[in-house]
Amino acid sequence: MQKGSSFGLRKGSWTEEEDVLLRSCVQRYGEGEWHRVPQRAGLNRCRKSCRLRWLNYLKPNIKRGKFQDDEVDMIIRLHKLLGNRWSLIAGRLPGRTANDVKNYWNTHLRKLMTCQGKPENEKPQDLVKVEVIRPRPRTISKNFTSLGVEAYRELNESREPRVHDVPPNRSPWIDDDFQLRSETTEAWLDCWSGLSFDAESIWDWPV
DNA sequence: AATCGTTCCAACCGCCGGAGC
DNA sequence: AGCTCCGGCGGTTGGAACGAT
Repeated sequence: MQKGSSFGLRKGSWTEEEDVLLRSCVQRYGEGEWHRVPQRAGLNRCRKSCRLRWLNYLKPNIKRGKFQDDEVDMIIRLHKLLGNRWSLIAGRLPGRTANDVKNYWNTHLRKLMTCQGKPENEKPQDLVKVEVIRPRPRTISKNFTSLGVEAYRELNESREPRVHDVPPNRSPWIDDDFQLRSETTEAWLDCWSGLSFDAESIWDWPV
């Protein structure tokens, strides 16, 4: 996939030598400060290219190969819940990157999901605009790294999350599935207890 | 063996939000 | 308030690999 370069920056597939340079740079300086990485590593690549290569390919513990059945099941469930929030979905699949999940969905699952039980003349599901509830991160200090549901509850002692906090008609999942489960706080928490929270996934429900 | 169509996936692009000034 | 920089994200592209004819 060799492409042309703009402003002298290399594009296209990474070579073994570039991978070595990038890997040793990250090992030495750590992740982050991507704008400095090309200079530090001696790479003629843009910061974004370096970051992407590291996150999607070079980072340790990245799992390659076919998705297992339980992983596929998790993707389907989380996509129903979160929509195309690939980074959040990938966060629940150890070793998988957002790019992996997105590619897998686009090549394997999208057709599957859009064809299931749909009449010929009906608009494919993925073309229907669905409003997905998106996380609205709180302002969290940099020292704040992770939270469990209990911690989240503690932070909000004066205001436990309630099913009623979910605005009506926000998403088909909320309407068709979630609100049918139960009207209790316990059910709300049960639903989320399977998903351990991190700072990124804490949000305020719009009221 | 050659050609064509399809699938896979690495990488690019444009956009957005937060932080800092 | 407005601007710039940066990190991060989702959508899309296009070349390689593979299978069918």
